[in-house]
Formats: sequence, C-alpha cells, structure tokens
Amino acid sequence: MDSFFHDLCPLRLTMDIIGGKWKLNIICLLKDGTPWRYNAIKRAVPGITNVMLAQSLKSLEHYGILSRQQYNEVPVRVEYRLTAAGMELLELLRQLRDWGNQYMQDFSNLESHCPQCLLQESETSR
Amino acid sequence: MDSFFHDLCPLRLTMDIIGGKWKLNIICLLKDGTPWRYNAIKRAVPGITNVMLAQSLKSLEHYGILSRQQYNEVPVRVEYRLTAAGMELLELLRQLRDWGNQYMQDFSNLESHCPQCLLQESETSR
DNA sequence: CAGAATCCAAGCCGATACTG
DNA sequence: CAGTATCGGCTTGGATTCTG
Repeated sequence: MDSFFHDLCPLRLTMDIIGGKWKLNIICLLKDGTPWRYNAIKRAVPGITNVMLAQSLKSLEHYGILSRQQYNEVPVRVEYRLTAAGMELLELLRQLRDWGNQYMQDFSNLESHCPQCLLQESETSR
Repeated sequence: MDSFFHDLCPLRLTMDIIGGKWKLNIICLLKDGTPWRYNAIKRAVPGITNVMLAQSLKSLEHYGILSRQQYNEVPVRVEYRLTAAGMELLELLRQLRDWGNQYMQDFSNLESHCPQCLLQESETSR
C-alpha cells in the first residue's frame, strides 16, 4: 500500500483505487450490494489467484470501497460487500462504461453486447 | 497497441485508453482545447521522457482522444489538441477527480488544494 | 523540432506450495 | 475456508543515444 493521498491528487487517487488487473472485476461482482464470500468471488472471477484476490480485497477494503465481515464459525466465514462509497464509485464506472460503449459504436459496427463485460446490465444505461 | 476492443468490454477499453503513467497528465494539459507542441508538452510534464511522451501521444491519437496536426515547415512543427471525444472523456475525469476529492475530505482534514493536481481548476466542481 | 532505437531496472502479476 | 509465503517471468517505464 503506497502513500495514502498520492501527492494529494484526487484523480490519481481514484485511478489508483480502481487500478490493477482485478479490482474492476471484483467491484462489478459486488455491484448489487449483496455479500460475497472469498471463495465465491474466486470462483466468479476466472483466472484470479489467491495472491491477487487477497491483495485486491485488502486494497479495496483499505480505501473503504468494500467492507469485510468475519464470522468466527468453524470453518471461518468472511463476507465482502460494497460500501456506500463503493456504490458511488460504481456509478462513475457505469459512466466510463457508457462512454466506452458509445465510443465502440461510433468507431465500428460491432454489436455492443459483450458476454464477459464488466458491469454489464440489461440496459445500456441504467 | 493491443487488441482494439479489449475483449469487447467498454469499461476495460476506457480504462486502457486513460491507463498508464502519463496519459492523464497529457489530457489534463490540453483540457482547454488549445494546441500544444511536442516540446511544450514535454516541458509542461516534468519527468516524462521522449519514449513515454511519443508513446502516450500515439496511443491517445489512435483512440481519437487527441488529434495530431503536422506543419511541414523547417523545422517541422506538430500540434496536438483534444478532440470532441477527448472533451467528453475529460468531463468524466472531472467526476472521478471530484469523487476522489470528496473521498479525501471525508477521510482526513487535509486541505483539498493540490499544487500539482491533474485537472485542477479554480472551483472544486465546474 | 519531433521523435525512434536500444538497453536496463522495477514492479506487477502468475504459479505453486503452505497454514490458522 | 480464507488466506500467506516464496520464487520467477513478463510487462511497464526510465536512461541514453541517435535521426529525418
């Protein structure tokens, strides 16, 4: 975890929060606010390793994008869910997605439907 | 330049367009639509090398975020400026900045002013 | 002036194995 | 179940030199 305020640049901070290879996938997965367990996330994000998953979750929790709830049962159960800040961020990500979607339609005739698309929803815009 | 449509995921595409270490600095610099010459950009972005600048400009031009105009004088003059698509993207970046700014204020009492902040403007929001 | 070519360092990420 | 430890490759970016 690097310096918390990234030289006091808010845009750079935001980019660092959602940067990296797997953060968007995780945020997308938790988009409807329901709790997700560690291994469930791992199964739902194909290709992610334990190292990257644990690291990404820790970073997102550190920044308050998601919350971690641990239940000391046997075996232990841990649930992650998006915070209010995460939900706000999600809204911005939807706009970035819509911009990209518009961009793709402008520059080609490809259909906009994307099977493995992050943040995909039934409508183009919410 | 990797695959143009990034597995057809518009959000990933957008992130790739503005990803990397220097793209945001360059976009920010051209924010008011005025033309900038290569060496002027280089002087205005401290620490950037020729390799990274040329690479970033080429990528941003490839994605239609900025346009490149070459004047065959001696010596040659090249001007870069944001396109309409770049201006739209800039608007989204402002929102990301505002989110980060709000985030920073929520989590600390630091003043929000940031000397080297990207996309900095006189008001917090436009 | 506006870049391109080359080489090198650092850090991100993957694979595998292990643990409370 | 929910992680951590370790090693190694590969990508990203930096430094330097060179050119139309």
